[in-house]
Amino acid sequence: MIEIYLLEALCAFYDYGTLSAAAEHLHISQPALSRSMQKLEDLLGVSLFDRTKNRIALNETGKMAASMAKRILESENDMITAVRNYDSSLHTLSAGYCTPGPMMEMPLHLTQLYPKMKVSSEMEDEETLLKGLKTGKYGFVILSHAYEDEDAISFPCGSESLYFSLIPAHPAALFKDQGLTFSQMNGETFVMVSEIGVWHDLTMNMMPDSKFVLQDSLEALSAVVNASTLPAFASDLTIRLFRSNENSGRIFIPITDPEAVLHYHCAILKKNIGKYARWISYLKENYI
Amino acid sequence: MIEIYLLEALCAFYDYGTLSAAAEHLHISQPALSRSMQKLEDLLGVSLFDRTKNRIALNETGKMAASMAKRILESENDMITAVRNYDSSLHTLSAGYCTPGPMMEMPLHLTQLYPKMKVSSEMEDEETLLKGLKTGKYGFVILSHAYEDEDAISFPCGSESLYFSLIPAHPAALFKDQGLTFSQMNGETFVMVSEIGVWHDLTMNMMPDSKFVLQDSLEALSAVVNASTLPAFASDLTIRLFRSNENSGRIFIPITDPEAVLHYHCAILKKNIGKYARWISYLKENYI
DNA sequence: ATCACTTACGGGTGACGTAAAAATC
DNA sequence: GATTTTTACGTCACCCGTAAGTGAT
Repeated sequence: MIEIYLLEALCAFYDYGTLSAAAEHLHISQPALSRSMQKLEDLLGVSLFDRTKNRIALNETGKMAASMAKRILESENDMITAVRNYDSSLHTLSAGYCTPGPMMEMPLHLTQLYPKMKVSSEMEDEETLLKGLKTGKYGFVILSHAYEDEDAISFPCGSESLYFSLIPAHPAALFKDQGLTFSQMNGETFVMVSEIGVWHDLTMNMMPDSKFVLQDSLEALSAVVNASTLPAFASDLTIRLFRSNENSGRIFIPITDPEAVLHYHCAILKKNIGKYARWISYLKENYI
Repeated sequence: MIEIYLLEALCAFYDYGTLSAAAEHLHISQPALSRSMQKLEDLLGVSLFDRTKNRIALNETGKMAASMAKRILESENDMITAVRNYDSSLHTLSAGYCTPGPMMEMPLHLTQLYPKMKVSSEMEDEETLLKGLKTGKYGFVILSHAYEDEDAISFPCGSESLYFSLIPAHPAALFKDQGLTFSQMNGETFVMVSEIGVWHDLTMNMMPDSKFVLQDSLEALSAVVNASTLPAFASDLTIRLFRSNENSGRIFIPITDPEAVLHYHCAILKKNIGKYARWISYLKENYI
C-alpha cells in the first residue's frame, strides 16, 4: 500500500514545481523528496515524470495522480476532523439559550449532573435555536415560550423577572416596595448589555421613548453601572447569581408589568429524552 | 499525518473483531497491531476503543472512524488502479473489430508503425464498438459499414471476401473457377469458429437451411477441418495470412453473392485523428 | 558559477517480532 | 488451561540528512 507521506510529497511537488521548493515546504531535504518520488513511481509501477538530467516535471499520468492524491489527502483530513468532532460531540452537552440568565445558571447544574461531560452554551434568537435543535447542534434549547412538534417536546423550567437597577438618589427609587411599570420609566436612558437575547426587543417595545447605551460585556456594564447614575436592568436571577452587585449600592425595583416575567421552556428532541433524563428530572424538580 | 497502514489496521480490526484475528490477516504480530491502535488513538487525540483487561472493542467513535477509514482506503485503491489504467491507456493503442480478419491483420501493422506502444484488440458487435469508441475505450473501431456523426468520422479501409473451403472430393468442388452462391450450398453442414463477428449473422441469413458446427478456437477449427470432410469457410484474408492452409488439401471457392464481400470502414473520433495520423494515412494507402 | 536533480553513505527513528505478564473465560 | 491484550526488549528496515557527482543554464 502507498503511504500518505508519498502522496503528500507528490502534491507538494505538484504545487511547487521543483523538488527543491517542495522539499523546503515539506521540511525535508531535497534528496529525500527525490527518493520519495522514485519510490512512488516504483510502487505504482508507472512513470510519473519527464526527467532530463537536471530537470524533472510531472507527465500526464503524474498530473492525474497528483490530483487524485490531493483528493485523498483531503478526505483523510476530513476524516480526522470528523472523528474528533464526533468524539467531542459524544462528550459534550450542547445547549442553546434565548437569554443570558439561564445560560449563566444552567451550565453550573449541568457540570454537576454530568461531571465527565464538557458543557457548551450559546445564545441565539429562537428561530436559530430551533433549527440547531433539529440538526443536533443543541441537545436542548431554552425558549421563552412552549414548543411542540412531531420530533420535539418542551416543558416549563423556570422564570426570570426583570428589575430596574437604580441609584438610591433616583426619584423612582421611592417605588422600591411597590414596584414600577415600564411606562413609568419610559424615556429614561438605560445602560445595558448588548447580548441579552429576547430581553432586547422586549425592553425596546415596552419603552419606545428610552435610549439604551449598549455595553459589550458584563464587565463593561458593571464598570459603567458603578461609575454612572444611569438606570440599568437586573433580574431575580442575576441578583441571585451576583451577590457582589450589592456592593454597587444600587437598589433593585421589580417591574410589575406581566411582560417583565419570562417563563422559560426547555425544548428537546423526543429521541434525546433518554440521554438527558437526569437533566430533565432535575429541571422539573428545581425550577430556575 | 496519519499513515495508511494505521487505517488498514483499524479496518482489519473492524472486520475481524479481535486484535489476534486482524493481525493474522494483516500478516503482522498481534502486539504490533495493538501498538498501532494505540498510536492511532494518540494521533487522533481521541479514544477509539472500550478496553477491559483482556478484551478490546470499538466504541462509537471507533466504528465511525473505521467506516471513514474504509472509504479512504477504497479511494486510495481506486487511485492506484486509475493511475495504472491511465498510464496504460497512454501507451496502448486499443482497437475494436467487427470480424476476426482485420483483428488478425491490423495489429501486425500497428506494432510496426508504433513500436513503443502496446496494442490491444477486441471483437464486439457493432453497437458495442461504437459505444466503446465514444467512451474512449477504443482508439478506433473497424466496422462493416460507414459511420459518421458530430464526434466521429469513418473511411473505407479494405474489404474481405468469403470463400467456401471444400475437400476436392466435394461435388461443388467442380465450381472452383466460376465460384458458388450461398444458395447453392444452402442445406449443407459447415464447420466454423464461433467468434466471427458479423459473419455469423450473415451466413445464417444467407443459408437458413444449413447447420453450423461451432468451434471455440482457430486451432480447434483447423483440427476439425483437417480431420473431416465437412465444408467450411475461408476468406481472401485468412487464405493470405495462413498459407499453411495449403497443407490442408482444401480448395477455396469464391462466393459470388455481393453479400459475401464485407467493405470495412475505420471509424475514429475526430479529436483523435491527430494521434492516429500515421495509422490513418497508412490505412488509406494500404487497403487491407 | 550556480542551480537542480541523482547517487552514495552513515545514522537514528520507529515499526516489527519474540517473550513474558496479566486477566478473563 | 486456553485465549486475548498489554508491556518490555532487542533487532532491523527504512527514511532522513549530508556529501559528492553530473549535467544544464
